Amino acid sequence: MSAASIKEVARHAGVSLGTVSNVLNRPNRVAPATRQRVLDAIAELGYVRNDSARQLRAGHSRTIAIVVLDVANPFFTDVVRGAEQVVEEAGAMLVVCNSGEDRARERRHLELLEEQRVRGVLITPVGHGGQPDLERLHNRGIPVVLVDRESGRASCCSVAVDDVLGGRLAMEHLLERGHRHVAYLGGPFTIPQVADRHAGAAAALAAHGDTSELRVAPTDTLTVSAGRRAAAELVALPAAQRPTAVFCANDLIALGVLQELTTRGLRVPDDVAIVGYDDIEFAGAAAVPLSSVRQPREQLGRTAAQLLLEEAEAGATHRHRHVVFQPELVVRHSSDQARR
Amino acid sequence: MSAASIKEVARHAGVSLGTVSNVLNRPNRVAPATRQRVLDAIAELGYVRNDSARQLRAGHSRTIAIVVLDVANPFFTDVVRGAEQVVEEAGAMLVVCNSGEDRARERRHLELLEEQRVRGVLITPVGHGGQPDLERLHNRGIPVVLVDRESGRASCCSVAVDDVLGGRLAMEHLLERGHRHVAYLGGPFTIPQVADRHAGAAAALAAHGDTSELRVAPTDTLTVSAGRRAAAELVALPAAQRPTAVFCANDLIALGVLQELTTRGLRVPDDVAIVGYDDIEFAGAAAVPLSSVRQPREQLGRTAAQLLLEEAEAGATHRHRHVVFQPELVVRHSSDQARR
DNA sequence: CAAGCTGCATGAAACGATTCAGAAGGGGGT
DNA sequence: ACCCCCTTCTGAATCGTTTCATGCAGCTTG
Repeated sequence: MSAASIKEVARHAGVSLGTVSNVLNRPNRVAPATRQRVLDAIAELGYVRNDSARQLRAGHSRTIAIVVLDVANPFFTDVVRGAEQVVEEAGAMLVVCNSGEDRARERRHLELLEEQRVRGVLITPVGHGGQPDLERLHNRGIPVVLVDRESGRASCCSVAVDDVLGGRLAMEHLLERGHRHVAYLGGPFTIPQVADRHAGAAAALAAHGDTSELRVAPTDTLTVSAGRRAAAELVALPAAQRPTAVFCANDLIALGVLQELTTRGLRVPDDVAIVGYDDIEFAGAAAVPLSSVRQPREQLGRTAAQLLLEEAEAGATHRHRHVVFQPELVVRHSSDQARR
Repeated sequence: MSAASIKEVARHAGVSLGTVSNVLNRPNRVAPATRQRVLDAIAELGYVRNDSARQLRAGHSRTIAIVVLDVANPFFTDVVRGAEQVVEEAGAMLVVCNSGEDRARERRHLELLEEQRVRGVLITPVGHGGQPDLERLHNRGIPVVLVDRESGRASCCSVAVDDVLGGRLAMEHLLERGHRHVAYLGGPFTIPQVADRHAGAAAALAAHGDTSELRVAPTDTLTVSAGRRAAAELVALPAAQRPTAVFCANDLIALGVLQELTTRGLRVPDDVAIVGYDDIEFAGAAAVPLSSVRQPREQLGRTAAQLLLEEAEAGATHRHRHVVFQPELVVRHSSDQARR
């Protein structure tokens, strides 16, 4: 029952405080016989280090936090798994926080993390990431790595995927298949990915030297149900105005669209082609296997964690880095048919 | 840069340590004018509470941990979201740890959490949950709530879903549709859910008073790819021996099975019917919308968190409770056809 | 044999917040 | 004028660890 402290261990083993601490932290400084005596006492009392005290002394914890936009989104769960690998290898602990794309919750989390003096923060910020919150952390000496955001010249490392390129790849593919009337589904546009993927698609269309239009159907979140709602609106359009293909800002939206279109009697890809984004595990398992833009999700997490640990080690000598990965288009049945 | 302490705030505001602490913790004990002066000093210095110190004094943290078998499994992400709601309402913080169904990792996490003196632990333990690790936590005075496990008479609360019933519902449904040759896919059987769902299915079959056999095809994990592999083996069987329906221990397996069967040219539900378990969001969006046994996932998380907070408040006066939810069968196209 | 090492062990001094007994000052009641 | 109470503020003690200057043997070495 309850908390045996280092002091009681010391008394039990007949040594001083410092010696117990040494057994714990630099065992080779302690004579084998003494060490054993202390270890026995520890076992007997069921002593467990008090991390608060240790942290208090050290000035910071051995915890690293990752703040994601949505814990239930497979994209982020994979990023988390990647980060986890690296963090645990380093003997630290990863805590996962969920901002739910809500700025207030994000701020609340960051405040708590700051109070806990976490060793560093991996974050996909709500919005652009130019937040003063992040600046504050940095000023406090807490390294921050932006995940899936480019930090520009900002005061932290970043790991991102070239979303403009991803949008371009998707659009070029659709153009090649003969689609001229394409809709872009996703939102909110305050999320840089949503905006970048759109920009890439728009650029591809422009480069194609065509007067065709990229219809934009903004959604309020990146979820399956948002996709269903957006698709319902498309179906309601007169057939002549209805796009022949949709490019979705992520796979959840795309799955929602697929579901709704099918329910409403439209065939994919015959009536409407679909390209998603993220290539989550379920994309290939969907009603119609989904074309999608694949991102190296776990690697994103791993790299982010590595950069963070590096910065935490290096301290002032650290130079910020910006890693950008290339996405890759995976064509499946949902868009694999020439138009007309 | 760096850490203004409460002492510096005090000096800056021309008051004593204790007063600053009072402003932080019992503002109404402090005269308005003084309070304002302190708040100004706090703002000016950018002071942020040091939680380690606070914890050290308090003896425990305000953090609650949830240890799940797989962060990427939609079942758990929903449980996490439920727990999150409750925990955040209580002003605490939820940290998510991933055991990955690995006992060693689970133990490592629990050790770290114990060192951190977390306020409580929600856990879906690897295996049955009779672990000495959990016993230890409990002895230390750290409340533990089992999630999706029944604790028997054990020394903690638990929140579970009646998996035997779930298995029974699924099997009765298949029998009703005329299936006599059914396979159960899932594993490892060391996971109680896997065993319970099987037990329920087997019981239903026995009750049906039939000599038919419940073929068991064990898998090593509960993932999409394990489902694909298991399905590949079924397909390899001579047609006469091949089951006409499969009941899967979870939806990920079911999706894998669906994918593989379709790829190999078998039609669902015509050639083989499928029933999954969990009713994850993607179940309805699958190639053939998946019948599945639905569990109240978020509510599981919410209830677990509530029980935990209750126990943390109540202390010794607390009486352990065991909540069991009822699952519900959702019939979709993948099994909605009478046999023959 | 003195001087200098080396290897071990010691215990006081932080770290930063909370708490609590008590001091100081200001009314109000008698 | 006196006493008591109440509000407001004070500062020392405490939580459990790590670290560091110091002490103390027992050796080697010249």
